Amino acid sequence: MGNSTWPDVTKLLYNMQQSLKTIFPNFSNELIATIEENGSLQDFKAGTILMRTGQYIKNTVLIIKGKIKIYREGEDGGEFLMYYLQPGQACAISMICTAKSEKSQIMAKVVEDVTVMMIPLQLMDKWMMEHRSWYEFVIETYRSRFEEVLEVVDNIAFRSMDERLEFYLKRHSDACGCSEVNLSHQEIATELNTSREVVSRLLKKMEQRGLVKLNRNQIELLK
Amino acid sequence: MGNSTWPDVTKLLYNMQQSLKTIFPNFSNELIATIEENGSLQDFKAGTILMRTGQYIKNTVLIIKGKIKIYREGEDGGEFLMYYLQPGQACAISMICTAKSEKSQIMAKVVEDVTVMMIPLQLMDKWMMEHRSWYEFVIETYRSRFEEVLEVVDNIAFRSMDERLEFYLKRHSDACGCSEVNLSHQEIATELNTSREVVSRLLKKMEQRGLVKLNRNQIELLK
DNA sequence: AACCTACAGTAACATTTATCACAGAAGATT
DNA sequence: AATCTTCTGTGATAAATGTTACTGTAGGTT
Repeated sequence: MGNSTWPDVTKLLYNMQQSLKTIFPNFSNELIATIEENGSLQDFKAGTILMRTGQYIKNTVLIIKGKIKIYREGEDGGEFLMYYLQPGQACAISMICTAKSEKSQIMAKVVEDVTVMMIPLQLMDKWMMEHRSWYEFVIETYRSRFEEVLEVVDNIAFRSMDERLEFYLKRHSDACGCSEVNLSHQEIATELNTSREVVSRLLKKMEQRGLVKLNRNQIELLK
Repeated sequence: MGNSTWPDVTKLLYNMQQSLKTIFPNFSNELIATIEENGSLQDFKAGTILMRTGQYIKNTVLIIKGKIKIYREGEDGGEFLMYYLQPGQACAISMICTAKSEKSQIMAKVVEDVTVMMIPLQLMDKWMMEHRSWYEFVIETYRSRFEEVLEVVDNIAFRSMDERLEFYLKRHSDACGCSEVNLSHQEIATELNTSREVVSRLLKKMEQRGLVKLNRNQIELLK
């Protein structure tokens, strides 16, 4: 990242604080400075598994840039998509498990190159008492992730596969901010825990209804 | 509840503190005294709906005695069972929503006469900073309820109805501490979001496999 | 061009779950 | 006892989903 003369480093640091403030607008300035000081910034390429089921968790993960998908793994190797994590969010599981250094119940995969801030577990807990804005962020993270999982329960408990597929596509396009889903039918099937043929059939029906246009490795959402 | 001469009231108070200490062994003595002072003890009969979907939440609920079932409601009126709350536990949703005074995402029904301690929302938040043992209890509540919901996702995402039914019966008998399930097939079907006929058929198969004995309004678990 | 591989489409069939229809059994009520 | 209601069992059928097998096509590789 460029040369390392003092002015540049200072500038980078300044920019970092500015960007943290932008991504986490509710964090106090002291908290941001503390995060700067104690957290470690790391990059991961798309495809990286950030956390595996059964692994012990040593850090709380704040998303600065990029996207992560959170999966629940089945015994047979299924990878059921639960939700996305985006900049400004944090992994609730990593917070919850961190507090007791428990095993992860989920799998986290990078789907768009990410920059994350890793916070060591002792600090995560310590800051709860010291920084009101951290406390509120953690509680809000619990709340919103819990709600998201409840929505997942809704989908699989009350809805049929065609509705779940529509929801899946909509959420994908919301997450990437575009109307093209660049995934193969097989990938979608895996994340919905169904088979490729079922996804192909349902997509074809959606195309006939005028909801999508199907291309190779791409689904365009029309409505 | 008996007469109201001073000695009796003192004794009751003493007993209450003792029993709180037994049910919530990790609470500090100061915390228990604070709860005594600020919380309000209430009884509800089996069948009472303690909390409805969409309702605003004004209290955090600690279970002292009895049992509560937590449901996710479908748009069509389905009542999908998520988990049980038992003495020593608290409603995670009431904590999470309380913090922001949000709407409830779930429905809570008393299934065995309960005594609960209602904690006003401002205190729930305030105590987080003042009582370490309260803080730890709240975090542990989030963690264990989150895990429980993840297990629900597992069940509906990866398992078929016969496995889910077995799981349902096992959990029921764990909760009531006996091997008889005193529910009609219709009630079970509703909580699994399936139909009565399916439950009847699957139970019959389980009986043929020697897993249960079927009586009217009762299922005995044999293994 | 010839070949290879991953992806997509689809028919046929199996399995699971849902729905409809009806009958009988257990309890409750009169 | 006669009646009524609720619960349970079960066959027939429908609908949704899963599986197998095969085909074609797009794009990359040789």
